[in-house]
Amino acid sequence: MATIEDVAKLTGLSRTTVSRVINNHPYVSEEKRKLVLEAMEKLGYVPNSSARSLRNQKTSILALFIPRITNPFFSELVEATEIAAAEYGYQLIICQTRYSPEKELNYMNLLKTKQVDGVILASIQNEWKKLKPFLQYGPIVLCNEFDDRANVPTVRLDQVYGGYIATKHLLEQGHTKIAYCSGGYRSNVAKSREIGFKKALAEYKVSFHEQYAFRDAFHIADGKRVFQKMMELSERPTAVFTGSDEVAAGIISEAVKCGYRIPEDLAVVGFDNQAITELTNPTITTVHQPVKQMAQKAVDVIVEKIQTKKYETKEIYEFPLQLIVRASTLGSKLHQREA
Amino acid sequence: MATIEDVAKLTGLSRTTVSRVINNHPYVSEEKRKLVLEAMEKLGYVPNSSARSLRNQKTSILALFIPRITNPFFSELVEATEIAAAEYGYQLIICQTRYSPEKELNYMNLLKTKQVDGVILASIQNEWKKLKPFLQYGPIVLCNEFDDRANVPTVRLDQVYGGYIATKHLLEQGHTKIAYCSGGYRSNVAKSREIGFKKALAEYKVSFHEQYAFRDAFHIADGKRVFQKMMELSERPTAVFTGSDEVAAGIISEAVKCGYRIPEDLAVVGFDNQAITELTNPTITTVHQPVKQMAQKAVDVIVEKIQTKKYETKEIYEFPLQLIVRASTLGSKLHQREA
DNA sequence: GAAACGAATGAAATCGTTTTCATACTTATA
DNA sequence: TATAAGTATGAAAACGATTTCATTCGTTTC
Repeated sequence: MATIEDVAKLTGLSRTTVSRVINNHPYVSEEKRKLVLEAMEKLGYVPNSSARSLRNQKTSILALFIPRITNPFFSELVEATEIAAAEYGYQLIICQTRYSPEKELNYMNLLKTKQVDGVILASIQNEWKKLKPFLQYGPIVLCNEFDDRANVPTVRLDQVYGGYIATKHLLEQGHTKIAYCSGGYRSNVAKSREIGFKKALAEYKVSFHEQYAFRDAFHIADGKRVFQKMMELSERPTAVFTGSDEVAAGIISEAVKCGYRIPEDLAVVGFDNQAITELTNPTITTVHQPVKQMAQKAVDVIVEKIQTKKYETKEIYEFPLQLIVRASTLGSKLHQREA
Repeated sequence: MATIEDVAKLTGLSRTTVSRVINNHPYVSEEKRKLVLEAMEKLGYVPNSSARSLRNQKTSILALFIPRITNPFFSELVEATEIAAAEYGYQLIICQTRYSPEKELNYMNLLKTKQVDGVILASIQNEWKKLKPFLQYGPIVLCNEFDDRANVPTVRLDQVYGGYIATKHLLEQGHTKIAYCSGGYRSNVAKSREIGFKKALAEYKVSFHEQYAFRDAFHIADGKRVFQKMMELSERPTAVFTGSDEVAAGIISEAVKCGYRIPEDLAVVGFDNQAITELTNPTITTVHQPVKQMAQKAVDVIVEKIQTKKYETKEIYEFPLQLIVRASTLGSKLHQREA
């Protein structure tokens, strides 16, 4: 493990000059520069990251908080974030909170101990007042998830609109008994979608019954469970809005198994536009989220905050969502009746 | 940002004593210990990671190399690795090589610059001789992917057996015209599966034609493409072995679109036992890989290597694979004829 | 009662960088 | 020609922890 001192000795120069060469600082003669570069090459010298971090008060590492990476939406977010971070020379540490407030707070210490230069929260498990104190140690940027009380940059998608267009699409197909599925009571993403969902219903003068709401659906298995619950209802819904394609796929899978025809007996709309939406039979109508753009923007913003050291600024960057119509909602019984 | 010096001053003690308290070292009186803990609390003091890393020559960070995280197999591997690492107090940096040897070598510098304590390679893009020199800087553990020339601990699955059981299953169904699909020429995982594939064919005295081989199939789209290619053949295969459930799903999706019945017209076997295998119609026969166990073992091993500092030891830990039979191979035309 | 030992503490060195400040030399400017 | 301005370099101080070594004090032990 050669150090800068070794390079200095080999060249007969000082550490200062070697450091200048490493960091491309001015005021080094071409002659000495070459000498240093040769010595570095010869010794296989590479600057030690920890020493640099300590001296520069900067680790070039970002932390990305997600509930779990096996959710394809978050996989895609991680992929895009890692690529964007790498462009700026940042490494990415993955923090899976697994929906646990304790785990989230624990990971937050990465900021406090200066192991990372900043935190991107793509999910939030604690009240903002619990997270806010960490702002004194470094920037926090919200990405995907958000909180109105949070006085930090937020990069998000227009989830109200997302819930609205998906639901409106079902209403346009003639449905009035529409169930609502989402993941998590805490999530403002889910809450916003529900606002959009209800807004669409209101516009069509369709009332909503709380028995049609399932707010604890995350996985495929939850989708299957939800379908069974819906079947137990005296008045079964003819369409269902879901907060993820996984849940939608679970519902469809279970429905088909029970002899239901999709969309004739039950129209299903998913969310995320995951690969799976084109592989199921029928294919799944869904809402596309511009994950790459969102991730890129979040990294752009946090890098800027790290540089300017202004962490408490409420800036909101919002990207639009897009409805992708596929087979799971088209040509439903109700629609055909009307035609 | 309080430092250890601040705590020392507030308590009237030395940095040494404070450090002893932080690290639970002996020879600190209960009285002083309390004093220090109170001061730490009062100042909101937390040890600085960079300073610790520098002094201890240890970052408590591991790097995990994968081609891309959106492949569900790797998502699962990342999830399990992150959890296992966290148990040991390690953070996980994600390195997506995107199948690029240059990117891989570049990420390897994390080891050289001491930004991480060890590297887990779940995919390999360079020849081993290019990677080997990095061993002088820290441990490398192979996990999933492997290389016979590599003199480092390897945690892997019995891929030859995996290829064998999947193919044997197809042969037992009466198939003789079996196509072979895999991802990557470089990968020894793929090569091993092919060995198992051919071993099964040989046992059943079935010959293999190179025109049935498609060795560049990674994604869903590749599966669709492969199906089209197969259709162009004068003698079409009646079954196909694939290296991933994504590819299998792609083939099935395209086949169904073209009016093919699965498995009657084409039996398909996937690999990985991803969630998708139970969502497609028909469900997909596949090979289950014990990813969690593998990840846990890889972390166990690398943590041990970091401690013992013995990096060049050829140890092989192998876990078994398991065939999961579902609808995409059962009751094929050939099988029914025989019955 | 002296020697030996263990417990409690601190001063200073160390980890490997970067940066500040000082110094020396060269060249341009008045 | 004296002065200012720029160029090139190095010594030493930081960054914030841990550890080595020395010192002091109290308690055994013979």
